Amino acid sequence: MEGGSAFNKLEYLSLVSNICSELEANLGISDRVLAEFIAETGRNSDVVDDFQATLRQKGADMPEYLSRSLLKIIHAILPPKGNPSHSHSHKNPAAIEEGVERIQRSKRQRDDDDDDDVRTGYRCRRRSSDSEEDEQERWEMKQLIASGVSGAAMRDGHELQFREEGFGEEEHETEFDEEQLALLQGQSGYSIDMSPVRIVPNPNGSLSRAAALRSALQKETREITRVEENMRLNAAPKDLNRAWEDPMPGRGERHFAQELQGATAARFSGYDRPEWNKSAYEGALDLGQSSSLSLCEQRQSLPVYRLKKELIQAVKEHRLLVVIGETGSGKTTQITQYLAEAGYTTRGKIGCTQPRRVAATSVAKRVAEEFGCRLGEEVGYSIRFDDCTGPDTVIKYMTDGMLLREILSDKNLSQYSVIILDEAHERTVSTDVLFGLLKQLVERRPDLRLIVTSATLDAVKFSDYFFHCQIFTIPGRTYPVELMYSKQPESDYLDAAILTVLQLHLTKPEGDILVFLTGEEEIEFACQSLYERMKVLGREAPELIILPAYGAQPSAEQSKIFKPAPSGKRKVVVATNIAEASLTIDGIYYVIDPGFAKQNVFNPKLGIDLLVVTPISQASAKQRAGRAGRTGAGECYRLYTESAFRNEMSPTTVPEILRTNLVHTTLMMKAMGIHDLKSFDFMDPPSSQALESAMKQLQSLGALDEEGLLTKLGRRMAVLPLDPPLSKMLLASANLGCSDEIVTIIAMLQAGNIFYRPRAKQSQADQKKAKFFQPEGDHLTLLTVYEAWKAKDFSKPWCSENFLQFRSLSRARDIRKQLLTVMGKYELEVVSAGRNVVMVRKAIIAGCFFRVARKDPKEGYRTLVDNQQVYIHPSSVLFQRQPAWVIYNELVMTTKEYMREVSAIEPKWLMEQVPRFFKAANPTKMSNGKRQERIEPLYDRYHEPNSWRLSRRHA
DNA sequence: GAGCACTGC
Repeated sequence: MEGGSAFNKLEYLSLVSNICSELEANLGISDRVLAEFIAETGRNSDVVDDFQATLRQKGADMPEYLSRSLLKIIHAILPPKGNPSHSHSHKNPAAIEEGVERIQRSKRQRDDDDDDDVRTGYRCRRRSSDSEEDEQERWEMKQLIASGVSGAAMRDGHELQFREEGFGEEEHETEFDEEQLALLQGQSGYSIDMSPVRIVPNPNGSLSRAAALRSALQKETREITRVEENMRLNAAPKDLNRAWEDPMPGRGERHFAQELQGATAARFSGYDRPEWNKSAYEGALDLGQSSSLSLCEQRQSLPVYRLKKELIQAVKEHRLLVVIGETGSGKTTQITQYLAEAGYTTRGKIGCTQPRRVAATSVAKRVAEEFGCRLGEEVGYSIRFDDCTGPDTVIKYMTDGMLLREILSDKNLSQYSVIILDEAHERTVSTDVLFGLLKQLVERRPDLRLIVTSATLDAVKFSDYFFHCQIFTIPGRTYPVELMYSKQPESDYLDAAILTVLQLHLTKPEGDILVFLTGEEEIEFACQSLYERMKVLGREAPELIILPAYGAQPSAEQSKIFKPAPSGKRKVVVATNIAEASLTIDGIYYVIDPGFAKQNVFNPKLGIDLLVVTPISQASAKQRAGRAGRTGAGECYRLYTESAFRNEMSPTTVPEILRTNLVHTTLMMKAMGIHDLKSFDFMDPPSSQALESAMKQLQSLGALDEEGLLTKLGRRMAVLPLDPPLSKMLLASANLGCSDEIVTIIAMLQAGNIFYRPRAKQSQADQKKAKFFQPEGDHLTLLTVYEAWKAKDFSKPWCSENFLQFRSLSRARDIRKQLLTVMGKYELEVVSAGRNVVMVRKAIIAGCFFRVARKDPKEGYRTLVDNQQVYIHPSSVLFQRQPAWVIYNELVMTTKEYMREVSAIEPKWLMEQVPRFFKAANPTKMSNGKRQERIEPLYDRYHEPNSWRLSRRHA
């Protein structure tokens, strides 16, 4: 597989799966195939080569581990060498027939045994007679598969005590003695110290045989390649580098252990590892510095310090600068302060953007401390829901979205003398828009300085875009991270990740572990599985604290994890992204990266978002690995092969602006006075189709006029921090007299994931949810939930009692508050419709009218605008009810195209609320039945390409 | 009867 094989990963996985199925077949499905195969290859040392040759004819190569497993299975089925009946030659028909018979005979035997013995356990012992031996081997074979462990322990002559697991419903245990363990270790690819381990039953209860076999194969094959390079070797391209002294020890000084076992602190003796129970938890994000130094000493120890003069000089000479600042270089905290010292705050503020809220706040806190002021004085931050700046603020950290908002009210950003776009390589939509706007602004305002920080990989691209400006490189000061790759692709990355956690936990003396998974379900499964397995290990094993970083409300014993743990206990954090992980702890030495992540992909043609599990990019893999080297030398286990990393993963993530729905962005840009978006200077311009689709939607909402110019309504919509359909909904609700209800509903829709539905308590959760059900649909149900929560004084325990996510509800409360503030500012009335829920639904229509579907007499629903087949999501209140006409908040593609957040409507409300978009169909051309619901959208307005350009006659 | 994330304003 490794190096030069002709297949890609998928083909390989399907081959493995095929072989597994074929092998499973030998236990009952296709006896002939197996007998033929065995007869053909024989039980000799060439067996593997023969099979290899067969595979090669099909253009495939058999990995070594597979041949080992295969050999074991064959050995288990065939009698020992020297039995006269099997001293056959190749392709001997008699041998084939006999093979078939032998297999079938043993199968009958096995079936008989299944009846009485399976649930009671076995004592396996070598016996003397041939037939018994045959039977014996059959059992060994079965145990091999059933136990999900290497078959090595079931060698000739060893007495094993088994309680069978996998087939029965009860929980079983398998015990090995020391000698067997030694064998196990010798045979498997692992060199785990398994002494406290009693092989753990699978938490799933029963496994299918094929699954058990696959798992057995995997367990044998989780071999890992150690790569002799660390993160820092991917440094800046030579021609861009300034000379710097490498703060890291040279390659030769590092030690690479030959085996997994025995990694000790001594191995990293070259580095200052902070005390476990001190700085590791003090948690200043991004700052992994030893707390034994004074603030001043710490600042001086940062790599950027040595380049202070040069940096100030460069900013003085160049209005635009791209800075390559590696992790740990101190750029985020120091550059602002250096520029303040150099006098850049006398004529304005220094603004520094971050893609995430946590980063903005935590960095500001740190800088205020270094600067010697209170947060909100000279140093402050500004993020949504939380503006911590004052009249004295000269260094301001903020989210990039916040700066974009500021441009909306002051397009010259006249308050600022310097703007730093930090972490620009993350390429959020906001950053990308800021790129274009600030590039223009620097030309308009010669006194403004713009610094864009970038990862090494993007530096040249960034420089080219910003008028070929200079690139300034600051080296990083991270600790080395050793990269470990799987030798073979993993067919089950989740299982592999869990195994790796246990392996590290049992073999490594210290260090927290961070695991990246793709979503709540996987996280929940992994945490549960780890918990079960640790329970089986019992008291002998060191304590492991399991931290789900997302979603699931932790159990009582889990909840202590959110506080600093006493020293000596290891924590494992299971998260979907880096930000979550950072929130929890920052003393991680080991990162496990299966890699995959869920990405939202928007399809402008269909107007739907797709959630796709995709492999991450090399850049984000690097970033993930970097988490292991924040406070000391670390290790990163990548559960994919090195060649997969190099050949199958793209170097960088596709910028968000090319992947998302641009309606909101378009409206904001229009509100900033950018009329022609197609000629806007984007670094990576979105497709014209994506822009047109956004513009058409804005027109149908009435935010843009026929010329594509911003309307009065559009200007008001742009002011609201919402997606345009929701802005429209809110504005309409003020006129319809139900803005009090709508503002809550919008806040709830925006907050997301209100209901909590753990795997184990699904029916209980559903029952609680049913209490809130409103017959009109999900929108009003959400309103009811919020009102109930409010009536309970926003209680947290009440949330968990009712299977509601406190975090989401609190977020809804924040959003609601902010919307009310904006509404107050623009004199929008907040009025309640009382019990008039019809008005509420009319307001929803005013914003979401293009998300209407009608019942298809055959199956599901059809959308009104493009007759697409859609279904009500099973989580919806209306899932059982299936009303004739519905309006939905979003369409998600999973196994089907589902409408989420659905409410029932009357078709006549469509014409009433949005006459420009809907008209009554000509009744003379219709059947009687259809006359009842004679509505159709004005296709030409919404769907005709360029209709917004051509439809001047409407004006 | 299907389960599917996250960030930002």
